[in-house]
Amino acid sequence: MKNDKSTKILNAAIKIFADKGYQYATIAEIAKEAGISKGLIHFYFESKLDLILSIILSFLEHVNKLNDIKLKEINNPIDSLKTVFGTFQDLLLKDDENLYWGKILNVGLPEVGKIKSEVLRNKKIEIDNQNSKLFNTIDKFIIEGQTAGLLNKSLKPEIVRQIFGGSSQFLTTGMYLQLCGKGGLGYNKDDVKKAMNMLIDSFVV
Amino acid sequence: MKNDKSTKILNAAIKIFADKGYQYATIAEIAKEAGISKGLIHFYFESKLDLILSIILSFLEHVNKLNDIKLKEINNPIDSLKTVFGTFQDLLLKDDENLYWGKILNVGLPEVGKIKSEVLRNKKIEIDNQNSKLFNTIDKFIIEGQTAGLLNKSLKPEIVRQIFGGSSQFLTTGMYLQLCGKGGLGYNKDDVKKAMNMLIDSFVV
Amino acid sequence: MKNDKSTKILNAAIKIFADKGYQYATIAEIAKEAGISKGLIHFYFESKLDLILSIILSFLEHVNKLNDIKLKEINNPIDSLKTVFGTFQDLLLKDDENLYWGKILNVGLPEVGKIKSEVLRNKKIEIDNQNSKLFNTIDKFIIEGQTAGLLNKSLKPEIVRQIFGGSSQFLTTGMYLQLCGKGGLGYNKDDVKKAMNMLIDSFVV
Amino acid sequence: MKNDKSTKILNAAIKIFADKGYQYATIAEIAKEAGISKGLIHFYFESKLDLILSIILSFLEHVNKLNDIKLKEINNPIDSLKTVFGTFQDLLLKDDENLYWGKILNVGLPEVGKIKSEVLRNKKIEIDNQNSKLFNTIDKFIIEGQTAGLLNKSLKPEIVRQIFGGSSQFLTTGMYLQLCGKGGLGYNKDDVKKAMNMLIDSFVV
DNA sequence: GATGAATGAGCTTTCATTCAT
DNA sequence: AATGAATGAAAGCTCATTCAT
Repeated sequence: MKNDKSTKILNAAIKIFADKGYQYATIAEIAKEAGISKGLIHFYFESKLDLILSIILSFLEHVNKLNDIKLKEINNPIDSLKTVFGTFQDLLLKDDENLYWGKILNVGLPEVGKIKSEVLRNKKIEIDNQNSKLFNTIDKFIIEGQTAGLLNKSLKPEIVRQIFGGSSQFLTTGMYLQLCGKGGLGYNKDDVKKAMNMLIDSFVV
Repeated sequence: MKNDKSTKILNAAIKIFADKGYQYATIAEIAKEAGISKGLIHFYFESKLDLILSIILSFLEHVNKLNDIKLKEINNPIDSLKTVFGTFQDLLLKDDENLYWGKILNVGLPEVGKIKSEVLRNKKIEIDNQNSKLFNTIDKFIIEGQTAGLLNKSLKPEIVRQIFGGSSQFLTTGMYLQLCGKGGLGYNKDDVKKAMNMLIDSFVV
Repeated sequence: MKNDKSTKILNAAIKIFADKGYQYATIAEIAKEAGISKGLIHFYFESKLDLILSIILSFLEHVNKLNDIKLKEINNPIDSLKTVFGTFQDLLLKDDENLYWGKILNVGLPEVGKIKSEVLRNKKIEIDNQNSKLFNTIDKFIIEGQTAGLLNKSLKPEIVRQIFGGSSQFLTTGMYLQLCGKGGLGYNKDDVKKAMNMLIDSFVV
Repeated sequence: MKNDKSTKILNAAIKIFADKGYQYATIAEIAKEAGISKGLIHFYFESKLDLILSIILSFLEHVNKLNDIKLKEINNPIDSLKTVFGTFQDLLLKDDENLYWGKILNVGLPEVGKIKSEVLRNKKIEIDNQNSKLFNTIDKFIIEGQTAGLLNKSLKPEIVRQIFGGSSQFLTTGMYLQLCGKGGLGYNKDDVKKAMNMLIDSFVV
């Protein structure tokens, strides 16, 4: 298991980043939340950017690892797609209350593109790899489904992927809810899962 | 027509904000892009925040105004929904190249929630109103459609709205593309429109 | 008579400087108070500093001119001193309400020492001359009084002058009142005059 | 004893504020004078305003504390008044050379009234309290003296207080000297003390 | 004379990061 | 490992002043 302090820092950072956004979150605040000193954060993490990237990366690695396991037992593209999005949603909605994970992705992913430091280049590559792995998995099943005549072919695969991805994200951390300042989602985890499955089914020929 | 310099500033700001994000965009850079001095930006706009809020607000006002006009001639909820999302996508994809508008929304909307200054309170309220108007319009047609037996009732209206909204946004400014650092969408405006219409149709009973 | 606009500007400046202090008063605010444009202020006055210096200077010139006239008819140092301080107090308390003049002196005199611009060097010299004239007049009468055996000699003349000057200023624009945020003086013009005369008399042998 | 750096900053600030005035003093200059970085000033003090308020406050607290001690041993209003003004003058003339303390009060007190920040509200209240304590002490002894028939009753107590206060301030940091750009006072600490005592005695019946 | 858009120097303040202890 | 004082770059914002109209 990872170092205890390191975990404490990451958890504090998740909370603060999710609540305040990357920009408005400060190292001082994260340190306070974690109950340690500012200096110690830089002992465990290169920089503020490294901190959020580490969060993002570990999330993506987790998602992909889970998929690797679950997908082994499934051998048709439709169920595979449902599994992938199901896994994703389970994680994002893990803490129904705060929706930290969805917020962290919203807040952190834009930062990935801003990386300039040479030191973080590797972390960026890792994140890109995990991202690609996730999206390639989705793309692969969509193409397989269409090729096998199981999924509607009238839409390009990348279009279908955007519809599935967009729906999935909005259902879990939806823009609408943030814009209107509403706290909760107005529906529960089961509603989301049912909705995604229905959406995917509606593309089944 | 609006003041010339004011427009110049707004256009420069749209470009810089979209490219760099709110945080990393600087007043100095926007001024340089606009070909004017830093000070002049504060002559036309209260603050950096006011600048991006003004952009967001004018976009939303434009969207709602267009909808008001177009929806007058339509009297069934299905076509109305198609029209609303069609309008939105036309605007977001106006400059195929840069996708500035989609990026600006991604970058700017999170800032709306951060407003503290008393001076900008009014602008926040205006934005909230325009946002509500847009989303209420969508919600209304979904409910109308379900009530009239035209749209599948097995999903809660707010779930349907999230699916439509999420798909629409991902199709136009989709996360996937940003994550992978790809410049273009890989498909065109017509593909998007066709996809949204098909998606909506798939909910028609 | 001086130019009408110029007077308007000066009156506005007196009000704003007295209310806000030199530092926090802005040209924009003075222009607004005067009902003219910012630019016009710089047509009539070199700079913000020139503006307050002009106010101070014209006040001092006025004081000295009045003294020149009144003192001609008096030929003993005691009454002369009473006259000088009486004149001063009449002017400072002219607008009982706002005490602008006292405040302006408090606010403006420290700025005289800050003058660096070559252009304002002359104005500084003029102010210094008027200042010296006023204080030399006072010093002269004190020395005359002491030499003639009319005034207590046990205190150095410059000490006596500081007592008279300090009492006079505190009685009219007193620090105490400002510190405690009290609006008025708590006593009237006649009280002040009586007090100064008594104070001077208490030094009469 | 107070933190070393904090003291260094305060001393540097006293010098710079006294020399340049609040407005023209810059954080950069104070930092340079203190031999530390700009940032560190904001580590110890909220803001530039907090800096000067802290100076004022600690001065007033010191004055009041000294008075509390000294006044215990005195039981007539005349000597009490002499003691209070004596204490004040001792402090203001502590560094004969620079007269920093008198200048700081001139420069800083007007800023107290300008406080708007919520954070500094408490400091303002503390300063107001210390101010009130000092002035109430003076007022109390004047009234006691008049009531006991020891002090001339023909002048209102608030008038007497202004005469004593104004004389005291002018004797220590007098306007005249500043106006004429003269460095020194032209008289010494003993002259001042003797003068104040004589002034007070002249009000004794 | 009069305007007000435009300039740009200069300021305070923030905060990630460093490093002596 | 851990602290937190100390740094300094960087940024937003103000406002006196200028000048084309």
